[in-house]
Amino acid sequence: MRMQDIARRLGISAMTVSRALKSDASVAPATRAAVLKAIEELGYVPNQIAGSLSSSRSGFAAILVPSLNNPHFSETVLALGNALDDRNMQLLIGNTEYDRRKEAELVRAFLARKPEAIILTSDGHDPRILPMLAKAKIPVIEIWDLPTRPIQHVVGFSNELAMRGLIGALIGEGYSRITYLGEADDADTRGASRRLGYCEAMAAAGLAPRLCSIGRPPATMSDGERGLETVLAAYPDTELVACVSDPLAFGVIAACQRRGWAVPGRMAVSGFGDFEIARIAVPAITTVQIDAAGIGREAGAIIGEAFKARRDAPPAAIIRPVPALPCLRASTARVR
Amino acid sequence: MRMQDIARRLGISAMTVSRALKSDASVAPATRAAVLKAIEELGYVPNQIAGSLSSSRSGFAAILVPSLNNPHFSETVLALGNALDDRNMQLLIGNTEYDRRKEAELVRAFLARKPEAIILTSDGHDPRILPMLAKAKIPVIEIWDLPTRPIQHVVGFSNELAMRGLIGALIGEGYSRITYLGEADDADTRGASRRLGYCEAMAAAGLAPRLCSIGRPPATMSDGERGLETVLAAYPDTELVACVSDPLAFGVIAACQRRGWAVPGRMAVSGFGDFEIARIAVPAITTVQIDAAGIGREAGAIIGEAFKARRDAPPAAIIRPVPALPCLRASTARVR
DNA sequence: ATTGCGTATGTTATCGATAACATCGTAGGC
DNA sequence: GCCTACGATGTTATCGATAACATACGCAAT
Repeated sequence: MRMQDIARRLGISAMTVSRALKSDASVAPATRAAVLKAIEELGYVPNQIAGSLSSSRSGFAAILVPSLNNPHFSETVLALGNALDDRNMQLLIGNTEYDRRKEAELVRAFLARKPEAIILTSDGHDPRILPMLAKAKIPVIEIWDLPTRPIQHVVGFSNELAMRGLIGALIGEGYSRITYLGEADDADTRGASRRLGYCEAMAAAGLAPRLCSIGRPPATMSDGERGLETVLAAYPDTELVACVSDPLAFGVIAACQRRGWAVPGRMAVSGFGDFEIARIAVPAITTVQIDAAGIGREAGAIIGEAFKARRDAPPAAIIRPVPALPCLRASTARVR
Repeated sequence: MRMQDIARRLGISAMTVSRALKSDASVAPATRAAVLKAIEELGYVPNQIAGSLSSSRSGFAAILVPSLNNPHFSETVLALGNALDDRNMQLLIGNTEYDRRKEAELVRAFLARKPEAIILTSDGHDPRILPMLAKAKIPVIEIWDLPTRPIQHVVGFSNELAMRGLIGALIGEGYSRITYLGEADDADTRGASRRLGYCEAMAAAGLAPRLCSIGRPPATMSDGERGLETVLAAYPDTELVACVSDPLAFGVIAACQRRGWAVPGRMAVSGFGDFEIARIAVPAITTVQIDAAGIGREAGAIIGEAFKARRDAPPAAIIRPVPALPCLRASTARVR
């Protein structure tokens, strides 16, 4: 069924049907009502593929995330989706699985569908995607980081500084034998930035870094359970395990509790991200607070601004930093 | 840049370029190589919107989930996405937020993009979507449940029987003062089926149901923290809280631990779904094991079968039950 | 009465790839 | 040496909505 069929039925032209479906176009109220009624009765659903080809507006934005079943990004995706709902746009979600090659494939596949904006959550990019993105002439937003060489817009924070701040605060609490537990093969990922921040904070306090790694990104709760062994094998005198993320920290705490070790007391543990589990777990987990939903909302706002700018003036890159502050909780409380 | 531009540059026709991009079409190897080289050099990305309009194959499937930041569905979505990767299809994800109206809007919006299959994870449907789905003439797969009146294909299990089995097993362990903690406003949701299963198991043992609810779906860890109060206010002698999901159970356990109550011992708690947190938490949480990723993979397989069937024979509805078995863990262990 | 303008609608061309059909050349069978 | 068949490529029409332009009508201002 096409618009033509609706039109013929009402003795009008397809163009009038098309206009009746756009809320701003000028159509007589009676005509519009008749069109909407006929559409409802016939169960007609417009073919947006044809519409997109004609109008060269696809009506969706694309987002690439490194991992979906991870509270970090699902909250951001959710908030961005809601923000786009208001503009009547859909969100196409791609999962890069922390793999640059997969990221590049997805960028190509998504660009073929002519998204009106693209959001990248991936860490370091395959260089081949840059010319593709440039040619697409759409807003590009990198989130969840502050890249040294941004492609265009950015909504994020420095993972390095955030972790440095957290470790600095923990050193201030009196901890010194702090061991970092991150992911293996984390080159060019946010995990690597956090590790760097840890090293800087340790160096600033005159302490030698103590680094361990477990599993490939993303770090899971199960990795944390196994990770405690790794940490203790390498640094038996560890008094605090600083983890690259909250789920990992939760796993480490669980492993401690299975051994009958008090957290805090026998061992302290910190995470990163401040997701629900960090607040609910017993003990509550010391972490870095990130407004994951806020990042999604801001990205949505930037898409709006970029569309307006394109009409008014040459678009300028927007760099929007979001706060990332240490949040000390029970899991690292000092115990007399 | 269009195919025409690539073609002109090589002195061939656009059709040959199009064929060179499909792996099965007959093109001379030398020609194909030249085309691919030119495409690479020019950074050309085919316009799939035009391709879809012409070939009437959109190259994606749509999935509606009630909630994204919920391990239940993100694992399924992930697995389905991977299954579709193999068929070179993309996955369009929609979030209904447990809202029928939103589900209906999304179905309409998605159908406008002509998906080649649609997967529904939502519970009860808005009746208006049925004619729309029928007209679309694409495979429809309902997952995560066994509807009494399936639209077409199904990959799922009976939430009612699964919860009945779990509660039955717990009664077998010697529990009797079991209070159910679910969501408010759960009419026509999986939560309601689980609640029903609980009631049946209690009735079968000659026990009166003890029902509590907290928050709207989806139940969160935070709901669990608050939920313990609700349970104790209504049924102070509760010895086991049977929760509608694992995150809720985790929150209840955390609340118990904050009070200094031993779990198990002072209170036992069960969940549903068997997600990572249920295995890692201390104590590990008694739950119903569901292979969430397996559901996604099966759905992908059904899409494949449906496409083949459409060519060969009239398509038949496939009902594929998946196991949902009780898994007793430490959180409900009997303590002398 | 005439001009002019705005509102409601129709007509035509177009977006870019691909299905379907047409053509051309050549290798192989007899 | 002729015919067939198939492999490689070109040509044309088409998918369905919409942008851009064209038209018709009515009402207000002069």
